Amino acid sequence: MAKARATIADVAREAGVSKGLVSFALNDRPGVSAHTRDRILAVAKDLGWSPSVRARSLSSDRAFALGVVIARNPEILSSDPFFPALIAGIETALAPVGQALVLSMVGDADAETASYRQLAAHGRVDGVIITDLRLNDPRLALVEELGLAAVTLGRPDIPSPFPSVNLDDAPGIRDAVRHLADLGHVRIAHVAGPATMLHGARRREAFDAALRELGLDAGPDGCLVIETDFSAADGARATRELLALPERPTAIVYSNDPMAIAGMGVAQRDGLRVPEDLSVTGFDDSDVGRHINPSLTTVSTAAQVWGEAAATALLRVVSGEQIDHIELSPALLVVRESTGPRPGTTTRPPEPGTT
Amino acid sequence: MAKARATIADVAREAGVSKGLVSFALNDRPGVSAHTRDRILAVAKDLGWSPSVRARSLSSDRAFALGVVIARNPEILSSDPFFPALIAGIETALAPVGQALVLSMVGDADAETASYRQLAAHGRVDGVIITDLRLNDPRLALVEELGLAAVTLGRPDIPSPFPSVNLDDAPGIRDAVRHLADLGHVRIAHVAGPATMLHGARRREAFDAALRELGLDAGPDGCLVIETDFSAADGARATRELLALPERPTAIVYSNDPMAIAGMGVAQRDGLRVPEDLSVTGFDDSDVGRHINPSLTTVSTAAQVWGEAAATALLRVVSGEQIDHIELSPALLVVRESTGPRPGTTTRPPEPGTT
DNA sequence: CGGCTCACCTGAACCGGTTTAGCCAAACTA
DNA sequence: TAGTTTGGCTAAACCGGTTCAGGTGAGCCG
Repeated sequence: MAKARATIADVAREAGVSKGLVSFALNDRPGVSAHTRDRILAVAKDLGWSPSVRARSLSSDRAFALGVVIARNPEILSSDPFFPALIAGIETALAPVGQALVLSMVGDADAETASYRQLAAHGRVDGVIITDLRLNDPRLALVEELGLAAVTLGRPDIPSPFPSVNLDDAPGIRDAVRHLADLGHVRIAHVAGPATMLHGARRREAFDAALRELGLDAGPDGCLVIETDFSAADGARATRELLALPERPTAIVYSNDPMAIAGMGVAQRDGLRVPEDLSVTGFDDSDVGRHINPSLTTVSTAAQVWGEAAATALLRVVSGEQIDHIELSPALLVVRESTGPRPGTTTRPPEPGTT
Repeated sequence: MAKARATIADVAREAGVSKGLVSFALNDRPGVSAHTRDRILAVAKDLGWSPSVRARSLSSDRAFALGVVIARNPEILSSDPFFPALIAGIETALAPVGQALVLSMVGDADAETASYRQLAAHGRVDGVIITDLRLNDPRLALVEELGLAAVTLGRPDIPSPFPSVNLDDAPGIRDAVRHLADLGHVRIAHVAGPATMLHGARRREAFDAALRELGLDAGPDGCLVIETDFSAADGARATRELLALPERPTAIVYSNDPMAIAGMGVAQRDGLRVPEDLSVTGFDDSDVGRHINPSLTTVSTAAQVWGEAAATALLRVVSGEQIDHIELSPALLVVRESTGPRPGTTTRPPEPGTT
C-alpha cells in the first residue's frame, strides 16, 4: 500500500551512479556528461522522484519559500481590496517554480517585529516582500540585520539595501485632481491615509502638488486635507469634518475606496447628492465601487501585477542575482459617476471672485 | 561577526550530555531526570538555542506549518471581508506556538488540486484548513488520499474523515427573514451564492425554511431566489432581474455584503428608496456596510474567531489528538438602516441597531 | 551475594539531500 | 615519453535534529 516516496538514493541505485551525481544532474551543475545527465533524469522521472524540499532546506540552507508580513487591523484590512489581489499575484509567480508563500498577519508593530524575527530564526523563508512602507521604516534595518533577502513594494524614503518594485500612485492622484479641476472644482479636499505610511504620505504629496500646479492651493482655510487611519469609519469622520466647514469643498479625493464609499454615505445622509453637490474619487478600484450608486470614480492600481512582479524580483534576488529597481506602469484614473461638474457651473455662471 | 547559530551539539557539549538527551529534554519525553532536564534547558536558554525547524522537519517528518488553499476569483475575493479576518484568526493561533501559515491562492479547480498536491508532496504543511466547502466536495477525498490532516470550515454534506469547525449560518438568515416578516414584508427574495458552494446552498435552504415556517413560501411566482457567483456584479444583475418582476419583492436577503451593497445601488438607480421602497439585508458584516447610506442590516459572522478555532483544532489533530466536531456560536443579525416596514404599512420602524 | 529490574543516559544510525576531496583515465603539453 | 591538466565520477562528510538499541549503576529481591 504505502509506497514509500522515492529518494535520491533510489534514483542513484537505479541509474547506477552515486547520490552526488544525481544531485549534480538535478541542479544541472557542470561535471556531468550530457549522456549521463539524461539517463539520470530519465530514471528520476521514471521513479516519479522529486527532491525533498525538507532535505534540500536542511543541507542547502534555503527555505524555498517567500514571506509576507501584513501588519494591519483586520477590520481595515477586510475592506481593502488590495491584499487579496496582491497575494494572488505573488502566488502566480511562486506556484510554477515550486516555491511557497508564508503569510503572517499581525495586529501591532511588536508582533510585526516578532514575526519577521521568527520567520528568519526558523529559516521559514529566504526573503520577504515588504509592503505598506512607512516613513523611516524600521523594517529595512531589521530585515537586513536578520539576513533576509527582500524587495520593497514602493520606494522607501530612506536609503534601502533592497531593490524596490514600484507602482507610482502619484499620476493617479494627479489625474483625479485634474479631472476635478477640469470639471470646474476649485475647493478640492483630500482625505489622506496615515502620514506615517508612505503611500498615504505620497498620495497626499501628489495631491498637494497637483493643487499647486493648478494654482488651486491658496484656499482661504489653507489646506483641505484630513488624515485618517484608512478605515471606512475614519473616512466617514473626516468627511463629516469637511462638510461642516463654513465653506465646504465641492470635491473630495479619498486615499482609498472604502473611505470614499463611507464618505459618499455621509454626504448623502447630509442631504447632498453625489455628484451634483459633491464629487468624490476613491483609490484602488474595488469591485464594490463599480456597483454602488453612483459608481465610484477611482484610481486603479494593478495589485495583482504588482504582486507578481515583486515575487519574481525577489526570487531573482534570492538566487543571487543583482537586480535593479523595477518600475511598473503607474496607477490610472477610472472615471465613473461619482464625479461631476462643480455645483452651479452647469445651471449658473461661475461665481466671480472665488478661487 | 557572523556568530553561528547554536546547535543541539553545542548545547549537549556545554551541558555535558549527549545530543539525544538534549532532544529528549526539549520534547519533554520520559527518561530524563528532572534535574538534568532543568540543566539542559538552562544551558539551551543561555546559548540562545532554539531547535532548527528544518532539521526537525527532516528527521521527524513534520512541517510545523498549516496550509490554506483559497480558490476564488481574486476579484470576488477582494471585496469579501471574510478571508482577511479568517487568516488573522488563524495567525493568532499559530504564531504563539511557532507554527507557520502557508497560503495558496488559486484561480481554478485544477490549480487548486495541484496546489494541495504540491503542499503534500513537498511536505510543506502537516494539515490544511478546508474553506469554502462545496457540494460533494472532491477535496475531502483528495486531502485524505494525500495523507494530510485537515479540518473543514463548516460541516460537509458527505461523510468526511475530518472534524469540522462549524459556525452556523442558518440562524442569521432565519433572523433576517423573521425581521423582515415582522416589518410586514411578504414578498421576500433571496440573492443566493453559487448552489455548488455549501454555504451558498445552506443559506438558501435556511431562507426557504424560514419562509415556509412563516407561511410566506407560496408566492404567486414561486420562489424568489436567484443564484449568483457571489460577486458584486452578479449581485447587481440578480437585483435587476428581481426588480423587473411584474410583482417585485419588497425585501431582498443577500448572501453577502458586496452583493447587498451593489443591489442597493441598482435599486437606487431605479428610483427606489432603501428602505422605504425596498429593504435589504447582507451577510458578513463588512466595514463598508456600516458606513454606507443607508447602513446595511446584515449578519455578523465571527470570521476571526472561526479561523482561530479552526487552526487550534487542526493543531490538535496534527498532534494526534482525536477531536470532535466543534460548534461555534452562530451568525447573528445586526439590524441597521437598510431594512424598514413594508411599503404601505403604517408599522413604526424598529429602533435601528447601533454599531 | 547473584541476578533482576528500572531509571537514566550514550552512541550511532537515520532523515534525504548538498558539497567537497580525491580517484581514474583520457587528452593535452612540452 | 613523461608530466600535467581535465572531464567524469565516487565516497564520505555534513546539515541539525530524532530515535532506538544498548550500557551502566543503583536499588531490590530471594
